[in-house]
Amino acid sequence: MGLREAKKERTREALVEAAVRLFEENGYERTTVAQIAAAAQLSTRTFFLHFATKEDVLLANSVPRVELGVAALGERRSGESPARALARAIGAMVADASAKDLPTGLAAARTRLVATEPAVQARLLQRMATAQSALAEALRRAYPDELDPVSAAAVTGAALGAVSAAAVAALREGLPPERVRAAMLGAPAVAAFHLAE
Amino acid sequence: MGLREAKKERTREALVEAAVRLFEENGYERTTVAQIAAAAQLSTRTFFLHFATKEDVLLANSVPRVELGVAALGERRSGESPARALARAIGAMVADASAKDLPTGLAAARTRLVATEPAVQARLLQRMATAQSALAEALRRAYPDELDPVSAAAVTGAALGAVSAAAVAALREGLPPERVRAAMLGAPAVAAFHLAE
DNA sequence: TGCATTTATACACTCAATGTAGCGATGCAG
DNA sequence: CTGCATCGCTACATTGAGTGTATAAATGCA
Repeated sequence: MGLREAKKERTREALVEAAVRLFEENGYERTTVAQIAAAAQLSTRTFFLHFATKEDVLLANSVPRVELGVAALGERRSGESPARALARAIGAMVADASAKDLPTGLAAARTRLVATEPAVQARLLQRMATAQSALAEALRRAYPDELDPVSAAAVTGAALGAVSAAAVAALREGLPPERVRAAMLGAPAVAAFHLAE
Repeated sequence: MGLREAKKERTREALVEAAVRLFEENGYERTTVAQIAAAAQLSTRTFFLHFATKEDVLLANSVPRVELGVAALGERRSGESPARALARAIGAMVADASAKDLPTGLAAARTRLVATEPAVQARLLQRMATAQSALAEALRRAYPDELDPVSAAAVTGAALGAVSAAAVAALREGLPPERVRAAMLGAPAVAAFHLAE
């Protein structure tokens, strides 16, 4: 990585750090992009050079995470069912989130703000929708004979829908992080059991 | 309904009509709220008295539709499985959408704009998320012994996730409206089949 | 008829987001 | 090492969504 990229990465991190700190201190709505930029000693324009929207500063690592899931689906194992392949992909993404976002405190801030700030919630849901499309496409490519596009979308949508709904419910119940993760990973099976008549 | 409510309803409809027309003519982004209000001979401020956001003008009927689904879950029938109850609720909501939105052209405009305009998509997803929570809660109330909150959320999330993902995929495939509806109604069963290992 | 409530308006304002032009540092080819 | 192109950043101006406040007018009701 050249000097240029390294500097760019540092300013990006500075913006994330300043944003999370200010959101904690003053609340999301009461923090302006101008304040975030100023706290990172940068111009407002620079903020939007790194993030398309104010919400995106909280969802920085989502793109590579989806690619992780797509890659997992690409490595289909012999005799593996679509359900197991999806479970592997979901497991990889959840593990990545736990590993990378938890230490920085980004995960905590995001979890709290997604629950309270409609704008953040909307943006996350949008990201998840595009991720879901990418995963469905990858699943169909991995099982070209068993799945048509609509079926692949249905299965993927069901699995991810179960996972995210379970996460929200578990968090609302006040369960500790490891119980939340367990609920997420077990959700597709629970859903399949109940959905099968 | 008093004269007051009737008038309010008429201005609301005038705003929706003007918005849909202008979106068709000039595109979503290139249409401002001020233009919509002017076309309906109203002030900009009045627009936001009826709709919280610019996107909401396209999602006007979503709240009563969700209540329809919640009501359907409330009328649990003896011996009916959660899956069947959910299917009934989803069927009711889809039928309502077909009956009420198709004639006005609202459905067509919304479908097109959800596919192309990120802001509209984000807002719709957010609405669906809150709807999903309400439905999960209703399902849990209908099956207090069989389902805990997390399981109810997982099943509901899976069912609705399957339905909406199937809808998106079917539309992307260019299927005609009745095929899209069929794909939506069949999606939970397809997903359950593939998810069950 | 008089009073309270509700709907819509006018005006002023904040802030997210974009367009454009320019400056300085970095990377790279000769 | 030098000249040139590219890149990250800034300054400035602008658009447009969304909000707060005060107010007029219409409606419902006593």
